This record gives sequence, C-alpha cells and structure tokens, in this order.
Amino acid sequence: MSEKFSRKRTLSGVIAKLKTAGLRPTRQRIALAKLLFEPNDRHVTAEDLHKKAITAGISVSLATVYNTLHQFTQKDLLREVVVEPGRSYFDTNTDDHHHFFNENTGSLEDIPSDQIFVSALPSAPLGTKVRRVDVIVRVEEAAD
Amino acid sequence: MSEKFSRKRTLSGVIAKLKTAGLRPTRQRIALAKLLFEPNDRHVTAEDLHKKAITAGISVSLATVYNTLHQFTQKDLLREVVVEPGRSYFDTNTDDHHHFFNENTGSLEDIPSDQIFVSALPSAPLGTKVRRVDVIVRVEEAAD
DNA sequence: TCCTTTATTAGAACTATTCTAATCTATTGA
DNA sequence: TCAATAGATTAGAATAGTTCTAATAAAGGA
Repeated sequence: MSEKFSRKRTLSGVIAKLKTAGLRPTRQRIALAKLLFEPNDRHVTAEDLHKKAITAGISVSLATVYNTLHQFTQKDLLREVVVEPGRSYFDTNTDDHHHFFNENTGSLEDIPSDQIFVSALPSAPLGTKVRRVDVIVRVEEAAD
Repeated sequence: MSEKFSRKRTLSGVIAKLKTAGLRPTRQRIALAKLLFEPNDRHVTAEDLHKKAITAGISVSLATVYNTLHQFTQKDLLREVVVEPGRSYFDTNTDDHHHFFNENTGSLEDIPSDQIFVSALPSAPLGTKVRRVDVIVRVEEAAD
C-alpha cells in the first residue's frame, strides 16, 4: 500500500510541477519528467532520454523528446549545457553551478557554485546584460 | 618596394609558422593562415572562413577548411570555442582567456585572463587532470 | 458530452561536419 | 633538376544531431 501511495505522490508531484510551469501534463511529458527527475543521470542527451523511455516501455517519439526538453528548459525545469559541438546535454540541476567535462568519456559532473569562485570584473559589452556565467573545467584521463 | 617587402615578410612568417608546427606549407594552408591571422575577425566558423577565402579568390574546398582548422587547433595555432550546439567557433587567440557570448547576435568577444579570476577549488574527478578552464559569460541584448 | 486548443507523431528536411577514394602537390634524395 | 613518394586536396556522398511538417490524437473547458 505504501508503495502505491508513494508512486502516486511522485506522480502528482510531477503533474503539479508541469502545471505550475504552464505545461499540460500529458502522458509523454509526465513519463519523461519522471525519468528526468529521478535522483541519478542528471546530465542527459535527447538520444539518451529517448532510449531510456523506449527501454522503460514508454512509447514516445524523438521529436517529442526534443520538444519536451526545450519546453522544460524554457520553463526552467532543465538547463542546457553546451560542451561539445553537435551534442546538447540537459541538466536537471537548475541551481547556479558549474561543470567538469571529461573530454575522453564525454561525462559531465557538477561543481556546486560554492566550490568555485568567479569574479566577473569586466562589464558586459555595451547594450547587453549578463544572463549567466558558465564555467567548464575540461579534464582528460590522467596518463598514469 | 616596402609594400612588396612587407607582403613577403608576412608570407614567409606564415610559412615559418606552419613549418614550426610540422605542417606542410601548402597553397591552401598558407592562404587560410593569412586570412585567419589578420588582426580582425578573431572568432571564425568553418563556413565563415570558407566564404572569406572564396571571396578573396582563393579556391579551397570546405573539407580542406575543416581539416585545416582542426590541424591548426591541434598544433595550438587556434583554439576551438564551443558555445552553441551545432556550430564551432575557432579563436585565433590561443592565450589563456575567456569569452563573452552574445546569445542574440551569436558574437564572441574576448575577456583577457587578467580581467577575470577563477578559483577552481574542487579537485578534478579521480583519474583525471585539468586540461583547461573555460568561462563563458552569456549576455543578451539589454531590453531598454 | 462536444469543441477547441494543444500535443504527438512519423518521416522528410536541414545543417554542420566527417568520410571516401581519386587526384594532385610538396618534399626528398639521386 | 627530376622522379618517387608521402602527404594534401577535392567533390560529393554519408552521417549525426536536430528541426520541421502536416496529419492524427488527446486534454480541458463549456
């Protein structure tokens, strides 16, 4: 019973999240949100998520995955991380933070914002304002 | 005479640069290097450079432009800057520095490394070592 | 319930990039 | 200087990731 209850809670939590964001809680969006907001796998590509959904028995098209990722990003449920040309990562952590990017494995890892300090001294170019500061620490496998 | 002399100097400078990098100074590479290492236009896409070359009357294929940009990057004559999914910029400034990226116009602007200070406190993930730290200050047109 | 709005879909289209295999060119050494 | 050869260039095909399109389906309100 408690399992059923907790599943139900998660479900309604996700639905509430979507509603608050002004997105209709459709079957596909609910399923994708549940996959995305699981504790692990915080950095996901569209391809990843699509595979994951199909594997989980959720029938959803790649187009919908892309649409959903972009909508979630627009509504601040996700954050897009650009580290490689030709591949977008989406991060379920929307708090202010930065990343390690392993160029050999392609894996991303968060750096909490209190573990790195950036003093952005120069003012933004004329007529513009700062939207966000991204720090990417590019690492490679250490040749032992 | 002095014009001819200086043109010659530039040419041999570019050739020397290529040779030192261990790259054969071919007609195409010399021409692309001269276009790239001009004082302006420090941030260039493959498409940009190809157009520029064709306009300048230099017959070169897009494949060669890509090859050349990657070879130059490998030899540290250029630096690749990834700010947008699906488009790579190449920066002729290989010194340690960072960037403003205008998300509306797609333009890049250098931030000298002495104008920004990053304390990368957290150590790199196990088995990896830091290769580079990229700071991208994303700006947008200020809604006046 | 029915109607309107919004979402989903398969597949085509698009964009940036890489690959392929044939042709050409720079370098080296006789 | 010239031929041999290692390396570079090419056009066009192929690929990967993403976006578009127009038809179908589902959600929410009256």
